[in-house]
Amino acid sequence: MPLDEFDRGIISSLQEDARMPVAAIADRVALSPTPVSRRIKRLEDDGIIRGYAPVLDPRKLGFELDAYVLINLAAHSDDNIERFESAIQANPYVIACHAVTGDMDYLVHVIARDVEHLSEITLKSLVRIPGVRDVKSIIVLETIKEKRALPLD
Amino acid sequence: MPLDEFDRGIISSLQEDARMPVAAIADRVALSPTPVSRRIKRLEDDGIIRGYAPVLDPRKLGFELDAYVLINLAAHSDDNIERFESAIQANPYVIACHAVTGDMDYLVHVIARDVEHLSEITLKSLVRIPGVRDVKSIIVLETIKEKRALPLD
DNA sequence: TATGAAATAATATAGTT
DNA sequence: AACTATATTATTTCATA
Repeated sequence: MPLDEFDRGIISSLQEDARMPVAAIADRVALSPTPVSRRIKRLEDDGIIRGYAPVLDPRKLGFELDAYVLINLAAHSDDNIERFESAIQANPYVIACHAVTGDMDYLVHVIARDVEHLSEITLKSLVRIPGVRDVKSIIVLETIKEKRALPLD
Repeated sequence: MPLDEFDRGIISSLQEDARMPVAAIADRVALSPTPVSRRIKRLEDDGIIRGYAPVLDPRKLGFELDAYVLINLAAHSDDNIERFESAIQANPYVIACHAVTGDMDYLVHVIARDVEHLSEITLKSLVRIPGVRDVKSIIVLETIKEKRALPLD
């Protein structure tokens, strides 16, 4: 069940390019294509690899702004939590949301076309979710790093 | 240059599954495989699709913890900024980092194996970067949403 | 300039040892 | 796990709108 050197090499290759041909991965990890193909299938079946996604350029799709919105609920009733979380799920501009420690309850990652759009998402969608008390926006000025690859050590 | 309905359908299909066969995408968008294949290549060449990545399960790879670390620099000298940013680039447990508005200068997304590991990353790596003044950790208790798909409207 | 149909090439998977 | 054979998938060619 734990990953061996081959599995790590395979995952690492896929993190570089998830469309890398099995034969190329096989060369890198010094194995033939067959076991590489089978190992990839096993990693998928085990849920270690959940799927594959394109890495898109948000700017080229019209999303110039990026913000992290910290949100506090007025009361942590089941009702408030459920309403909040389903509003979050339904909002296409929320690309990630976590319940967090600290002063605030949630950290919400939002993408927006421009400042007005961000303002609209925050003021018209997020603050209007019933039960939301306080909202603080942290606007991204510059992205220093965004490799979402996981270390395999 | 702007995307048409076909391009959006193609990107949307790839966001569901970046390994979806061209023929299947062709069916969905009511086109033959040939133009779908060419459009994907064009989207890649234009940098709209930057690449492809596996979606991994961090827990199954031993990363149980997730934190956002807010960092302040003592002074915003070029030296401090450069040292900080290269330390961030070199740290494999930093999966994202943004320069942000507000009280703090940077928002750093960190993954860790456990609490000790997070503590080690924060106290031994991040706070020790020369020029770092203040560090506040926001620990992720629960991930409510993590679809990183972009809207295409 | 972009498409569709057919042919070819590339790639992945399954069977066998 | 490798080798070989087969199946799937992607791409190129070419004719056409």
